Amino acid sequence: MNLTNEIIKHLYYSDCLSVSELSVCTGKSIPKIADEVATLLRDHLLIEDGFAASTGGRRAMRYSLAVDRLPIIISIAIDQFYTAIGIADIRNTLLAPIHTFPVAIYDDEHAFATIIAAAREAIDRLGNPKHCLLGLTMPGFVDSERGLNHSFPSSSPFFNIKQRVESELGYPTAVANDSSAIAVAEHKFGKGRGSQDILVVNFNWGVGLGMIISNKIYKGHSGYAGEFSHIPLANSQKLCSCGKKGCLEVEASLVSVFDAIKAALADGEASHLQQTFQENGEITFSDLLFAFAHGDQVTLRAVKNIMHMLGKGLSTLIHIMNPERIIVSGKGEGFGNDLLPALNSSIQEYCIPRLSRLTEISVSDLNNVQIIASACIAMQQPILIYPKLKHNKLQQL
Amino acid sequence: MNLTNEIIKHLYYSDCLSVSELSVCTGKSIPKIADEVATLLRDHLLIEDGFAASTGGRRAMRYSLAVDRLPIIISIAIDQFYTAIGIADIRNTLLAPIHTFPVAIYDDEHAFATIIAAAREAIDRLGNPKHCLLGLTMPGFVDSERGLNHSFPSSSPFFNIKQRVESELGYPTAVANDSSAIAVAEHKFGKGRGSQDILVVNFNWGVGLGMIISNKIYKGHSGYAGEFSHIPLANSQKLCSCGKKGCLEVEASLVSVFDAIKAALADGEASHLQQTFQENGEITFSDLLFAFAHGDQVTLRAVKNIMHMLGKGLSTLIHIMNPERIIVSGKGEGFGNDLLPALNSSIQEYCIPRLSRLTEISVSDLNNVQIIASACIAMQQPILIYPKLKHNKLQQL
DNA sequence: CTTACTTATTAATTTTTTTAAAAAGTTAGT
DNA sequence: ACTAACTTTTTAAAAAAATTAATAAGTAAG
Repeated sequence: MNLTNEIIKHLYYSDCLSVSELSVCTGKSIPKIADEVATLLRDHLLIEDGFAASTGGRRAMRYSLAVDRLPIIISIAIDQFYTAIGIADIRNTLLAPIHTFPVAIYDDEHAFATIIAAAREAIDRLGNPKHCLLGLTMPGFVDSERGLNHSFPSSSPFFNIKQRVESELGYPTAVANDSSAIAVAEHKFGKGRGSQDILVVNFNWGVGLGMIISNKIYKGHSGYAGEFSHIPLANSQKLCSCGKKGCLEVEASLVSVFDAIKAALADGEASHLQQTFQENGEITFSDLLFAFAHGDQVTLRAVKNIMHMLGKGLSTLIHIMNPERIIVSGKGEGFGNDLLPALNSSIQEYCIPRLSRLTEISVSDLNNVQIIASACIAMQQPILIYPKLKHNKLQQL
Repeated sequence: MNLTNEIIKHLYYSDCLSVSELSVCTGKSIPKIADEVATLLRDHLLIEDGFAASTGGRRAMRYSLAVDRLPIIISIAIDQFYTAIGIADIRNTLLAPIHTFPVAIYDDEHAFATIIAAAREAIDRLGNPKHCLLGLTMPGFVDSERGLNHSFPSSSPFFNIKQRVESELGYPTAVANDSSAIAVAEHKFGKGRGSQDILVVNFNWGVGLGMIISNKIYKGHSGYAGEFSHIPLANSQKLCSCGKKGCLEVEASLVSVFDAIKAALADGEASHLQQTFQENGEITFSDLLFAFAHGDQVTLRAVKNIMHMLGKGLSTLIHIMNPERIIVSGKGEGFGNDLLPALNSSIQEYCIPRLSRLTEISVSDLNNVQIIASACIAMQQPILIYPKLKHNKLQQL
């Protein structure tokens, strides 16, 4: 990665920075950064953004990215049941509302076509911008280096996903696993900002785990680290898709919340959702959030039980990793801080107090995390492909 | 850390290296290394150690450390019940047999005095060498930076351990937690050589865990990472010292092996150890190893049960960390590869096969690991305090 | 409004790396 | 056995980057 791109990347994550701040976060010397910034300024890729707040000495000039000279970021966020598409400029301003639509991704070719069609439509509506970067995140064992998703057979369009998307849409594309990407998003834009070691739980239809260790994503030796959802924990008899019993996933995911509620409704328990279910034949995620926010007993109980199991899982993580912070993110973030009491009491039960005291548990405050996550992934690519000409080389021309 | 010390350190771990190998492992350029090596050679701190094996081109000169010009390493390895003292030169040749003696380290002042006396005697016998480095490893929450062991009250000599040892013995001292240090030893000298991400289980009176992530020890945000022994796992009713039930430590340590055997003997079960116990009133660790090696049924069963529990713990680690390798080390290493069948079958039971296939489980082949570990810790200090004079500066004199 | 103190920016020097060239060895074919 | 092609280490020269020092720009207290 060249310095130019590195500077742009840091400014993307931090909005605006001074030369000396850039020097610290790139690890390069001040003269080097000053030189590079001057070049970028001359090329109108950076703009001066006023002086920094006073710190007792000469005030530093702050620089930020020139929106109209830098690429547009296209984010595609895929989960088991829904896909969302977002388009934003380099300063994270959405250029159109996020478009979310249902797609079940085991439905291969059709699912892929639907997603591509939706993306193309969104891009068309913006007048087919030329200079774009695309980031795509989805569940499964994703090899970001090669752009493959090994959870799909090689016949599936989702297998060689990077190449397929690039050939369909024509923009440089980076792909990553949803939970890993969400960890990056929380680390750069969410509650994990400034922490070196954080764990991010992707509380979604399943439960994923993304780990940031020493400021970088930890993937383990073969890329499977964070297979948190299948650690042996519960004494339950429910069978997991992996073939074992007692996996965290069957006890602590959004799917299990829905299962618990549906079972209660079938038992005829009183609930706001009883009517919703009869009227619409189904319960959506927003129905669930509404019921939770309005104190529906069945919903509260289901969520509380799930948080108890999740807390047991987090206790194990705390013992092993001693993280600075654990962030509950993903779709389940929508429940907000009301998740914390049940979670903390469970951690209190399963964790040595000396350790649990040292890890802060929080719920994400990022809406549409996976869209932000996809944008972060898009930005992992080279932003400017043609390296800027240096001062003296230019003068020769 | 200056380059001179860095080169010496790499040679300590690798015995002998060529300039280009040193360039790779220090991350410095070849001219820089060549220059530095020339200086060290001139000062007789390095010696030419013949040509490297042919690789198809010009053969490289290999360099190794000059034993008599470099410090002697004093290792002090403390565990709950025993302490061992080893003294070796910079090429890891023992200068005297390792002296092991029983000390219970909760017995503060007396225990400390015993250890210091033994160390002083060993040093005396070698004629009080002037240039020494001392490394000390022990259980507890050790802050290596400050040289403190927070598991002891501030009144204990083991609390401000670095300072106390330095003032008693007069040699620069580094201290570390036993399990962390053993992980380093396995990474540098044991089966973890060449791997980037390894987990090392310190199978001792308790069970500890040391983690090497991206070639460096991972301690977590506040230094407590690897508190593996208290993760909630077993359904047993035995109470752990931490106040909880079902901790790994009460089910998977050497202490628990002894407990199981003693219970069986009390029940009158037939065993080689029955006689040993009646004759000596106790069973030593070597009795245990002997019985195990000779197929004593009671011993085999006890060890097998413990390995089953340890395997369950390792399964959790594999899911979360996806390590390249897990090494069972510590005193329990003495059982050798016979530990593996029970361990692997347990991992098979609790782990997703896709994951367990990717992690190799092995038993350490390092005898007296903790002595080697202490030496590694000793070497984390600056080896040469007075920086070598550079070529040109010297010529000015 | 001056003095003491911070901090950013610029300039000069030193260090380090990169690149290129030379030297030393190995292998295989005639 | 000897030469040609190829590898790899070592040395030398050029380029890049980091340190260090100097300067400019700002703040705060008396």
